Amino acid sequence: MSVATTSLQSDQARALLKALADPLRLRVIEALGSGERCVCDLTADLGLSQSKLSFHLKVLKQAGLLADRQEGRWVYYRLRPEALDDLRGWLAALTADCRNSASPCP
Amino acid sequence: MSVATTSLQSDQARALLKALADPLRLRVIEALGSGERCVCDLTADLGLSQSKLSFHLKVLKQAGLLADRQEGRWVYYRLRPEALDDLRGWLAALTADCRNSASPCP
DNA sequence: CAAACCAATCAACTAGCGTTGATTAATGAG
DNA sequence: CTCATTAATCAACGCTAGTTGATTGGTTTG
Repeated sequence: MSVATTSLQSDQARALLKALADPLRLRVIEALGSGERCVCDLTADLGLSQSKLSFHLKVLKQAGLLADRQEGRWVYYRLRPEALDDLRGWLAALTADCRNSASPCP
Repeated sequence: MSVATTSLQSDQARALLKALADPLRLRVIEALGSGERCVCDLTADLGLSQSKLSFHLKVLKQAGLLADRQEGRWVYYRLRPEALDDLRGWLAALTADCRNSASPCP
């Protein structure tokens, strides 16, 4: 079982959230949920144009959500579960003590 | 300790991610991390124009991240930790078996 | 009642993000 | 070496989401 390792800054968390908050990128993430895949494979499975997929892979990689490796002409991408674990940890911290009642205004 | 209750659909998860993936909204969420606050209070603390804050509160509320209640002229907002817990649960499921190796392409 | 206050809504504007199609770079096959 | 294949990059375009300032609706106070 993996557990959140480092504690995220707001900015880093937001970068992850932003990268995930796109329908196509979410499909990519889910497609990689079952393991590493090469780009040509993803292109076919998701029915995307090559440049479109490449653009979103770049965004996800820059956010730290994906890692890649080249093998010959092919490039394989995989999830970085640490990134998602960190995000989960950050989300958990948000709700720590949100049950307090407000100090009334007037 | 609260735990993910329901399992989210991709679409619902994406809606939550999208709502969270904005710097201002994240500040609002964090401001509500310590408990319920009224709008006028948030406006002052975050240094936002009234309409701008109202816009983002609406987005967060529609995503299910916030709940509100009116008391006289004032409106109080609070976090809905269940929403964040559900999102965490969904994130956890994503990385379940992403360690598989790819079937080589050629 | 009128006046003051709080918050939501609206229309007009702006800017950032994703899309598209073409080009470039890198590798392998013949 | 030449050609085919894979993936990244680029410029131009379009659209959606956020901002702004003014207005409206609802509540309390005098």
